[in-house]
Amino acid sequence: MEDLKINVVVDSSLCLKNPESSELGKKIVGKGIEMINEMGYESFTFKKLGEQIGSNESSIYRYFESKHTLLVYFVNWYWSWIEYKLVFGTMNLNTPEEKLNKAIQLLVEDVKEDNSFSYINEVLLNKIIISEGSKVYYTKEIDNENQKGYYATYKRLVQRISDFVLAIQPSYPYPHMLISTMIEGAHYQRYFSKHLPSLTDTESGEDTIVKFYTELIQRAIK
Amino acid sequence: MEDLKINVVVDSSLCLKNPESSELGKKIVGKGIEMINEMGYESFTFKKLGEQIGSNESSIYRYFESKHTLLVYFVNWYWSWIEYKLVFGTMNLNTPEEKLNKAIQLLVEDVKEDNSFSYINEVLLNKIIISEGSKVYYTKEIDNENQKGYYATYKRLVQRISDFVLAIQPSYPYPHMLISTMIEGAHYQRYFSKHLPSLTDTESGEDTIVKFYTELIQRAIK
DNA sequence: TTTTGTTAATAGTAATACTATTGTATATTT
DNA sequence: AAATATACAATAGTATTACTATTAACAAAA
Repeated sequence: MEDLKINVVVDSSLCLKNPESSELGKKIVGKGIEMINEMGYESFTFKKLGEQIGSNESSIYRYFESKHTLLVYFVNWYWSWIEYKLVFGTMNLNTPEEKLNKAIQLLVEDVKEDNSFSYINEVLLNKIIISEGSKVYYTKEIDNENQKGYYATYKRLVQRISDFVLAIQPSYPYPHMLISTMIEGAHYQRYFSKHLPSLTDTESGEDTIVKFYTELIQRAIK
Repeated sequence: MEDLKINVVVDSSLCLKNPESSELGKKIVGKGIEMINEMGYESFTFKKLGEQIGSNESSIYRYFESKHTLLVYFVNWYWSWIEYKLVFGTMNLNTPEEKLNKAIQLLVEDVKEDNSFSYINEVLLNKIIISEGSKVYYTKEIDNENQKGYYATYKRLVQRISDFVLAIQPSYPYPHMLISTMIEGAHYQRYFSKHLPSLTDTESGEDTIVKFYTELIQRAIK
């Protein structure tokens, strides 16, 4: 807990000006999530966003230096939020087995409720992470951006859950690969189940993806 | 075997004109692979490619209707090539266990040799699939493109390997999820090991990724 | 009142993905 | 062999994109 900031705080180096500090900033973030979700990252432009929030394209550049860093901001906000839920959701659990199961649940299941934050729709944000999230690190600038700390939140989250794995089975040699396989896998399995269902074995009515990864991980570390 | 075309053949609907039918076409494909590998998909343009092959930008549009479909063509070529190697590599193996292990090896290991095809560098193509491959289906046009058969080769390959899993363990309920988790996972684990190593447990000198997925799958279907 | 600093809007630019049209070489037909 | 048809590539565009340089508005401080 001591190294977790209270509430969702995104590193200030990810934006030129904190969008929480003004009404315009909150509109950029809130409407940006809506629009990327509707039209996809490629079709989304700052010009269209400007029109929607009754502001000018260039005003948005005062907050985010590019369309790409806006997406990076969203991804970091999301992982901070998940980390927050993970820490508070596992602190009162006693065994590492319970903590790991809680973590799997939290990271693999679909986000269905939008609460907590006024101007951010967590349900839509989750959809963006699933459909557009990987575009954040599949870039030629990956090494530069990694050095700037763009992926720090994600790496910290993977470490936290890997620690649960190691608490259960200290001799398991691939905890990070197992957890990053689960997190990334959960996202595209959910995407496949909607668009390329023959790559999955999902059935309606129950969350097969959660069952699949829970079983996979349990067997892997046995 | 009977439903596999001899050699690597890509569905003709993926290009306006078969690039194998002319010298210019082969240059587009060959140099295109080199350039996307060097500069990344986003920075790559048909104009730059035209300059490199001593031709004009618009001539390339005679072969491929967009930058995106060129990438789709590459991905399908790659999966056709892998399918070819899979079928010939497993046909003389006797047990489904051997066939599955061969498939894991083939799909997870890094491609290191460039042979077989004169104008296509398979080593570079494998790197493109790892770093840019997912951009092919993370598009808003996914459902249209799926209907057009853009992902048919990939789906067929996943089915083939799922059949090995089912031959070993007919009651295993998630064969497609297991195999697509492996194929996609292998790609970004390799990407992570190079750019975000703290998300992996790779060591130099041995192929940890192959070991990880071999063990993971064996334990999953036991 | 004047200065200073912080904010957003105007009006751009260079580059991108893509296309309409024209030119040219080759093949086919008469 | 001449006329016609076809296949192909090159020229010269256009609309849109991501991004920026500059100006304007406005409040707080001196």
